[in-house]
Amino acid sequence: MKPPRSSRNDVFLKYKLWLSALSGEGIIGEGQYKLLRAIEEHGSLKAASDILETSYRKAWGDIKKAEELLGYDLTEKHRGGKDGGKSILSEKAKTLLEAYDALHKKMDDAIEDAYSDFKETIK
Amino acid sequence: MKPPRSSRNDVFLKYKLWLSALSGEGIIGEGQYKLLRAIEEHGSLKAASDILETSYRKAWGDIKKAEELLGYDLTEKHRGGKDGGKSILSEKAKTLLEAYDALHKKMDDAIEDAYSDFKETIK
DNA sequence: AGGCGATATGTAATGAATCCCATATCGAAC
DNA sequence: GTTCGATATGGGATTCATTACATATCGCCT
Repeated sequence: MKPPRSSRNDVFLKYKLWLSALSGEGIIGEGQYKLLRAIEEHGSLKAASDILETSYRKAWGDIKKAEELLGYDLTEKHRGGKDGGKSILSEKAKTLLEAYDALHKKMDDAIEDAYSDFKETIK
Repeated sequence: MKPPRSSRNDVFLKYKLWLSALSGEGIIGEGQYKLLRAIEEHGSLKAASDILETSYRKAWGDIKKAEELLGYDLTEKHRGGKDGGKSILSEKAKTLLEAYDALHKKMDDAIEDAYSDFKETIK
């Protein structure tokens, strides 16, 4: 063993939650959630990817993949126009985000409960 | 959009849960859990990594890292001997695995509840 | 004493995910 | 009808996790 960096149980629980296709491929996770929210707020995929400091290329690919897996559009895409183009969340996307929020809240509560028990057992 | 591969909501929720250090590094997740259980069952890290079809190198590194982060040993390691060596779970590791089981059960229940609501919202 | 097989650990090769660059297309506004 | 900036997409470069390989050490057993 290496130097015991700490004798304290300075550990905690983390989790990730995502919507998955039957194939096992992830559809909507934390990343996509943030991306969609950013699109909603800033009005374009470009602005969203800039804000999130990820590449436009990846953001675009993620949205596209999610839409293909879901079988419906998450954004209404517009090229050209005054500002060169824009992206707007579809109604389904908005519903999805709402559901995702509710879901996360539930899981947060559950994990909080579970955590106290966990630490109890672990000491 | 691409051909709508499915008009059905054939999606489901998945989650990952793990014990993390303050630094953010993962300590015990699904992989380590399985690895420790395999060590418990088969008596050596070698056998465990073979069964799990992962490299011995990675398995060994994972255990080592987890032990360093936790500050205590998860396995009693023995080199040499009749079978060349062996690894046995420490008492703390056993307790940890028990707690992890309980935790997962709770989370599974929670996610099951959350899922029905989720599908309800999504339709 | 020597052999065997697992622990222990460094380093090079591989492969997948992501980023970076480049280019095409669109359409409202001027 | 020209300009502008975002959508759209391919392809090469890079980063990062894992595997593969290589080598040393240990200690019971014969």
